[in-house]
Amino acid sequence: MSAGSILSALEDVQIAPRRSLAEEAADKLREAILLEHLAPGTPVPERELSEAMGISRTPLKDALRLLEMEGLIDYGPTRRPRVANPSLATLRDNITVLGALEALAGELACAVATATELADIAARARRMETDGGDALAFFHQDMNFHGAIVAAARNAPLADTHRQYNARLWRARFLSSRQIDRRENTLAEHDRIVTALMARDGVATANAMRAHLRSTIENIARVHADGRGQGG
Amino acid sequence: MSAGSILSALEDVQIAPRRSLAEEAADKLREAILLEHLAPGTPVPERELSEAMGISRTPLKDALRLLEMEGLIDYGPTRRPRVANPSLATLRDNITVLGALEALAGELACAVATATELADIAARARRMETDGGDALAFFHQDMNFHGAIVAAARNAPLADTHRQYNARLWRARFLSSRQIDRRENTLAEHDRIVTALMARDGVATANAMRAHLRSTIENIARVHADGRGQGG
DNA sequence: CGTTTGAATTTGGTATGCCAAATACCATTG
DNA sequence: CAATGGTATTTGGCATACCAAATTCAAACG
Repeated sequence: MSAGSILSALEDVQIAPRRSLAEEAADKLREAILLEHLAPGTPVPERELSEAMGISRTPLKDALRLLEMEGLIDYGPTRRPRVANPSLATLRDNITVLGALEALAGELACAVATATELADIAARARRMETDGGDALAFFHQDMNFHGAIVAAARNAPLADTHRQYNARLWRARFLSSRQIDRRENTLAEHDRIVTALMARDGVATANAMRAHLRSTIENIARVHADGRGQGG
Repeated sequence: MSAGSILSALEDVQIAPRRSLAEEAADKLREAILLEHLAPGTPVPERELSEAMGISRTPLKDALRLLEMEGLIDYGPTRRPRVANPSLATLRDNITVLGALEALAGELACAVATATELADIAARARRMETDGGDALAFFHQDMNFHGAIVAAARNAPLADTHRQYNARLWRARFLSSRQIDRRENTLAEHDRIVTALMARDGVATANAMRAHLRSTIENIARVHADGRGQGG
């Protein structure tokens, strides 16, 4: 029995790299922030939190730095971590950039995506129409639709930056997506995007993605006017 | 003498926040990387380096994380920091995104920049024509030209992300800009950008910026073919 | 000589202690 | 009552020690 066949006899020989405590803490915190168990603007007391999590301050600081990078945590003038609490203007600025990133992704996907990938994207849009589910499920499908386009663009820095922006905007996008009267518009806009993608028309796709994100901006502004105080 | 006039009698009462050791170390490392005193691919030994810098490992780790965020340092599979050594394909991907960011900046600047800001940008382009200086001086003016457009866009997340991409691409952009035969093209492309900006034509400005960055991609590829081994 | 194994050394993640800066609280003063 | 000053407490940055994982090096084996 040679080395080759030992390997082929085993399905999966890779040991996953051990996740650091910082990474695990960041995951926990990310979830708490995105579900608003940690409300926007909340100070994050390092010692208290590290004790509650059963880890030392060092990996917690690392975790907070990771989340700072994603825009979920910010540091005040005295360097104390707080849960980010973006103003409407900041959200608008972020979504404007996100729109440009997604427009670029759409354009690149027209050039480099496989037919299978495009078909998958179209199927996602269709599934949202026929089986949207509740608000959270619909939102997840929405985010996966966008994510599939960005992945089909095959540009790693773009995907990374998009991920960062999406994390930062996740909450606001969810609140926007949750509006029942919003769903029809979303689906229509997705159709426009898919039509342009299937035609591999980069310009039309980019424009459709920008328009989609522009209406997201408008809807987030509406949600802001309805319910949440202005952030710091 | 009232409190108001104590403040007005003093020109500058703000005490600058103390810079952390991590920030200072990051600056030093950034410079060493960008000037290739630390060559691409070089392992960064934490203990040795912290000792050489006269600080402990803690702020050095923080500094390295900052530089990771900027793409100047990457962490290998064993979590050891190395100086990033981007492949041509990675550089191309990064510049593609940078092009989209700068296109957005141009478009936004057309909408929101003051006449003074636009005049300043035009003056910068002119100064590069009449007083370009040596390769490094010309390059600095070039980067300041681009930076002024991004600043005039008044979108903080865009400016942040642009800064990150610029840091990551600084070296490659410098090597490209250094090509003597490149200068004429650069100046012509800047002219096109300025013309579109002064006309506040967002679409034309965005297109001119994209075209400019596309020729940067081509030039970087040429430099790569000429001289540097392929990165990891 | 090439390969394997085991021990020594190096290195990254983490815990913890210390010091300086920031904040909170209380008493005093006008 | 509001403002000010002083003290106690909390908090962030940093240094250092420790442990486990990774790497290096030397010896043994085929």
